[in-house]
Amino acid sequence: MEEKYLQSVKENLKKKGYKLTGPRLAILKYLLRKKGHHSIMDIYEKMRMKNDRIGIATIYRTVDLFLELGIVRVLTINNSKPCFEINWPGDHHHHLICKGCGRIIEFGSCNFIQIVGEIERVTRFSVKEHTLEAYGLCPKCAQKTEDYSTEKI
Amino acid sequence: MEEKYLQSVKENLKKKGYKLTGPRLAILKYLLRKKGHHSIMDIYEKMRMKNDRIGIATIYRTVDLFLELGIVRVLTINNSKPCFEINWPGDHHHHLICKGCGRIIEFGSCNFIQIVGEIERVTRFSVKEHTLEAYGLCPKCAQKTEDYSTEKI
DNA sequence: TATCTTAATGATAAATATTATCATTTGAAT
DNA sequence: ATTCAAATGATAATATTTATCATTAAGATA
Ligand SMILES: [Zn+2]
Ligand SMILES: [Zn+2]
Ligand SMILES: [Zn+2]
Ligand SMILES: [Zn+2]
Repeated sequence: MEEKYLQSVKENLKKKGYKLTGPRLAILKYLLRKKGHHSIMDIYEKMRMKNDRIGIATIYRTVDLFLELGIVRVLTINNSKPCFEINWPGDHHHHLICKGCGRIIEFGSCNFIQIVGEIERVTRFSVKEHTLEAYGLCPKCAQKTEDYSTEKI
Repeated sequence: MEEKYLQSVKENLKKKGYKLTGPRLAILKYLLRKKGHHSIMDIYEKMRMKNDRIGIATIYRTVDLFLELGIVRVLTINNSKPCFEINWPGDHHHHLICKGCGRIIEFGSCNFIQIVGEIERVTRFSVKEHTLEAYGLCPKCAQKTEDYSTEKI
């Protein structure tokens, strides 16, 4: 699975005239291995700890390139630093973020496609992609909030 | 309408123990007047041009406060600087962004509510809010793309 | 395989963006 | 009017992002 995907990325790079360099491959493998959502600094520091000493500028450049090629996608939670994740082909998912503890979980159910037609008809745009993030409270944090609200003061 | 909203914001601030200061009121009125989506720098520079000379730190602090109080909400398009807009009560809308020219239009149709129940049941989260952004091509940019694709080379 | 060409990299300088500090101002309670 | 704490503005300190450029290395060529 990952091997096949790696191969497709290599072809993707080549087709567009980009080189398959050590740093690019290393960053790609890092993202494939770790799953999840990673900021620039995450990638830079974690890889450095594993003695993959790639310059910070190259991390920026590579992530930008991967974004452009659709290899990764970006997730910006509220007002904080953008995080990046592998854009697996066919894996359409969204994020549910706990406003209490910041935990992120993913969900696959998405009914946006049902209204795309109407939006295209009304706006005359052609719609290609979408992002959807939901915010709320995880069970633990919901419990805490409840505790406070019933607390005698 | 705006007068009433201003009043409710004032009460909101007071209730939480914040002061209704000149800069806060000026920034709020600016956002109410201009509509649309504004970066920190937009707000700072445009207000300054109108001789509302508020320090940049106060812009940051005030926008953060407004976010916390739900007076504004943030919109982060792709990988760029966050923009802020008034969070009118009852105005639930999303954004459609042209990947060609960057134009943003808003749409009100949203069917997310139909699947909230299922998400809550499956994830055990309680869901409060959500953001949804769609990306595509406006009619003009779609036309251009088509031109290129049929161009003889 | 050795050579060549040029894109890519890494170090770091430069530019931007954000946050912290603190003397002064100001909102609002008394 | 006086008081007091919160808020502001100027700006210093950090943090983040981009630009520069000498060096490296991927991939083409022979
Ligand atoms: Zn994800
Ligand atoms: Zn979706
Ligand atoms: Zn909007
Ligand atoms: Zn919605």
